[in-house]
Amino acid sequence: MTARRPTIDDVARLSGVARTTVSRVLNDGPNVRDEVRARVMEAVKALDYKVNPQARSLAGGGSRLLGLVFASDLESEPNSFYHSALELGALRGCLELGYQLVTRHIPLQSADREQQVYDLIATQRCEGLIFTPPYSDDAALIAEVLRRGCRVVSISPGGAGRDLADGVGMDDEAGGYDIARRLIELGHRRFAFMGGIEGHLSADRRLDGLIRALSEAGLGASDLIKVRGDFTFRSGVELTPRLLDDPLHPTALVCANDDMAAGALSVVHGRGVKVPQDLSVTGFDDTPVSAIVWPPLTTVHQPLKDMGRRAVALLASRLTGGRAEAEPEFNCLDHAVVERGTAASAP
Amino acid sequence: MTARRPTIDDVARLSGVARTTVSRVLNDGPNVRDEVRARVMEAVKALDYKVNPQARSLAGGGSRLLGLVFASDLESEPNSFYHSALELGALRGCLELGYQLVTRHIPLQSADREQQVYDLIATQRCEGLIFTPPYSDDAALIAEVLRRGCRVVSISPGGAGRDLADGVGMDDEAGGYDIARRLIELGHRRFAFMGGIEGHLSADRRLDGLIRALSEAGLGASDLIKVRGDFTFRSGVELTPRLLDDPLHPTALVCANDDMAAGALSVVHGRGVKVPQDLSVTGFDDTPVSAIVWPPLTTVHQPLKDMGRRAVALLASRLTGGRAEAEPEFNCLDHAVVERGTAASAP
DNA sequence: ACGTGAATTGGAAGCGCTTCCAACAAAGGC
DNA sequence: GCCTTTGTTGGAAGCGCTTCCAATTCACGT
Repeated sequence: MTARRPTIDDVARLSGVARTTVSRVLNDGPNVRDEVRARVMEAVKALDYKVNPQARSLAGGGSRLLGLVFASDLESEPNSFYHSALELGALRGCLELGYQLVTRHIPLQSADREQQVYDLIATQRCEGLIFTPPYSDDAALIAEVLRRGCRVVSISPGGAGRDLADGVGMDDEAGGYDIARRLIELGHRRFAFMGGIEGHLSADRRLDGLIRALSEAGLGASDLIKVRGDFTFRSGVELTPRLLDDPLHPTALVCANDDMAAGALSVVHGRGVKVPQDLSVTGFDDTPVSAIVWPPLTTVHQPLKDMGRRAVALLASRLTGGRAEAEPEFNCLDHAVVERGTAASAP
Repeated sequence: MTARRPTIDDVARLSGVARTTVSRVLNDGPNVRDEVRARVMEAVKALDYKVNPQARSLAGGGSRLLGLVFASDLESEPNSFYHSALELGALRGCLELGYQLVTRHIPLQSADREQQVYDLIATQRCEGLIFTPPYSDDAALIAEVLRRGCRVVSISPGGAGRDLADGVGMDDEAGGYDIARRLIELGHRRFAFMGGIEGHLSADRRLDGLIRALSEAGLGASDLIKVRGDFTFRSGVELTPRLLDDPLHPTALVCANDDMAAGALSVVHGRGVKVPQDLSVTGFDDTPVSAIVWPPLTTVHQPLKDMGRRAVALLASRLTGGRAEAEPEFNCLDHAVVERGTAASAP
């Protein structure tokens, strides 16, 4: 039983067409009769045929190289799970689809950051780039990259970038709404929100969702206090006292990511406030952080690995699939509230 | 400037040999005169030639599929950084070297866990397997996999597995020694150690290192208390009170991984003990956890991503390189004590 | 000097796929 | 009814590499 994997020729033989035609079907090429297309697909299914990405990329020409661009400074956070998860997903996608990946961390404060991006295209010959926030919100940058003939996918784009290129993300507004809704069900009426840096559009949308849920429950601006952090644990630590001491006395603290929620938790413990009895705290993203704080964090799951993989798939479909010139599309992935131990009935 | 990447034929032409010979040199094949080998290498360098992994794998035959085997139950810890980091490294390696990777989580308690491993070979046709602990300590399993013609690399192997197959890891004993040494320098004389599960060899070696450092400093068994956890945050939380209440009154708590240290930290805070003024706490691994606890954790960096990549490289060298039948070798990667905020002078 | 086997080198096929180009059929336009 | 256009299909080359096999060289033993 030398179960050799079926090749494109096996499919061609079984469906009675030429190899060329099978290739066309597989790549959503034009000029194939529906009847033939169906017959080929049937053979593909019958044989459980999978294209060999190595062979495809060898034959296909081009560099088959994609770039993943982060804004962070690798030195300062070499181990961020956000980055790892996205890269992990992107790598899996590349392996499946026969692409190579280069990951580049280009700090926002680099004077020549745009140039570094263009070098990825000119020198490294990337055929597609994946931008993470806040690069994914930089319409001018995206437009210029596209102008140079390089494809783009934006991760969690917030603004204008969304109309220029394909995007992948979750519905941040709905995520904010869902977690708020849950807290309202638990009887909470006084809220605090710890947001992200100015201009981080996707984090701002989580706040929009929170506000919508509040207003549906008959609550308004006077029932919510807001602060801005920078997504780090540290900023969570620094901002929490201000929230706790506010005359509003919130019973629920909604954070725009898990790291800040973890920071808040550590301050709260220090003050003897009981979580979740006295105060509910929620995170966002569902990174491993949520499992290693005490109590484990109730949060919103963001499918980072899937996002990375989808981003590669979108790039691939632009590059070889039938979507070469299609309208930009946004892939919205499912999120889910993950109930752990930091959200309970209002005191 | 159509800077096409150089191919093997360019190298062959420049060095005045046949393509076949270049291929031999590149793959550490036998039967090439040293003089020719040098000439080819020179051309490689001059052209900055890199083999095209896609082409190589197409031509090379075989499935070019590697498997990464974890013992964990994916359901229970879908987001562990330990797993992500190892997979990330392995994935990078595969992309560079033209291999495919399947990642499989096979819980230790599965009745048919061995069978699941063998299926990876028989059904999926993996040519090489990477075992993580504690599979990497299972000599019988490794021997059987090898017998079936599949290559093996062990991650952090502790015992007999080390002699059967190639291994990748760090010097755990030295890691334990280094962190203990640092604490001793800081004046600590009474220690607590929070270890891992019974039989996890690599974690036990960290304790060995600690003990060696103590004895060099003239300290002995009466200056150290030990407990065993299971590497989870939770177990850190549960075990810490016992350590704090011990009559020895340790001033330094050395943990066998970061998660348990994080658990310890949260208990310590709750009791009003100041870290690091009253108590020093150290972790192990340098996962992102170490940056999101307060104060940030002093720990030992374990190069997990590099380990994943090295594992793939070792497998590759067995599969196509000249090391087909070489003696098993252990790749020991560098570790480093990372000083953050949880270790200070003894009170 | 000649044969022999081992070491070294080159030629050529072919891995599984895409794509250029030619072939052919169907559909209109005059 | 013939020529062009458009749509659909197949033939064949070739991507960059490994590897089988044949050719050549080399070092000895006789």
